[in-house]
Amino acid sequence: MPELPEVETVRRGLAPVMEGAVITRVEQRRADLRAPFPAGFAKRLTGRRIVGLGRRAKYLTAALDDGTVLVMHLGMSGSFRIETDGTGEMVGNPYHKRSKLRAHDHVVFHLSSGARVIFNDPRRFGVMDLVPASELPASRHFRAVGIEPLGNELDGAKLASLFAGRRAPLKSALMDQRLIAGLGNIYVCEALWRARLSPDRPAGSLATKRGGPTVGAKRLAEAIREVLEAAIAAGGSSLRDHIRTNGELGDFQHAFAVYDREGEPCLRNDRGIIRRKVHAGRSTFYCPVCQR
DNA sequence: AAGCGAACCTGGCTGC
DNA sequence: TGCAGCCAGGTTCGCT
Repeated sequence: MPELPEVETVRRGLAPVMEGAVITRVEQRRADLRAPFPAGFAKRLTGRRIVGLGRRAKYLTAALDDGTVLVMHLGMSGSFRIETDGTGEMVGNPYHKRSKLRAHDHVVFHLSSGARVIFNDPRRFGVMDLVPASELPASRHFRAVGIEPLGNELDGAKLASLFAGRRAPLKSALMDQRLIAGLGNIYVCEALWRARLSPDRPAGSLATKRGGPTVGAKRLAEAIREVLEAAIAAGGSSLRDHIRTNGELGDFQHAFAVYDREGEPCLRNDRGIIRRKVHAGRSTFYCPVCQR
């Protein structure tokens, strides 16, 4: 399910019930997701207070009061839901009423507020790991992760320097988490359309001979920022799996210009018909007329 | 080194 | 209705 906007939406949904709460009990309902849970997972979390809930790339990070960080990833199909029995101090609205666990509910965090936070992941591509905070940057999850697209680093010049000399298609370079972290298939397609750039153009073509940014590089940096911010404001995109922690859907799928619109007209010109092609095994949607 | 395809899993949809 | 085949928002491994 999740690219940066969906993960950020989930973070914002979970933060009010998780930050400051103590984990009173953890139900780990199977031995592994894609990888085994870390040894003593439930035990090491029990009794810990969650100091803060953050996001890096497509990962959620819950900092605990003993200096450990709970690292979580939603994979393709992961989601969290918050349930409450209505007692205790609850922030926000229509949380799920407490009910029976469902298929693919793999982890249940019971919190001191009375809420429980449930991780569900049918395909089990998600990640749950425990890492000492001091080792987080060098951990296998983050050591090779690139810049945050919503931070101050991303601009045309940075894009040009990241892409200089690369012959891979722009589509693939933008999908590469080692360069820019957090973009996935949907938002890469949408950002390229907004920047009027072809997904097939070599990534290195966004750098001038001297390595500076082309006009296209500047447009692309701006487009990435804009599309991510708009998607977060809409609560992310709900296609199959993404739901917010209160059970509501995101809205940004209604704002797609190209993603999953093969055969439909381009929103920017009459002659363009959205095409689909495959880059490195992933569908790319684009307008062959206005994206060059 | 960089780039690509396959693998990891389940579920939903399409077409026969 | 049933079933095979294809596709899905991510990451990682292994081969060129």
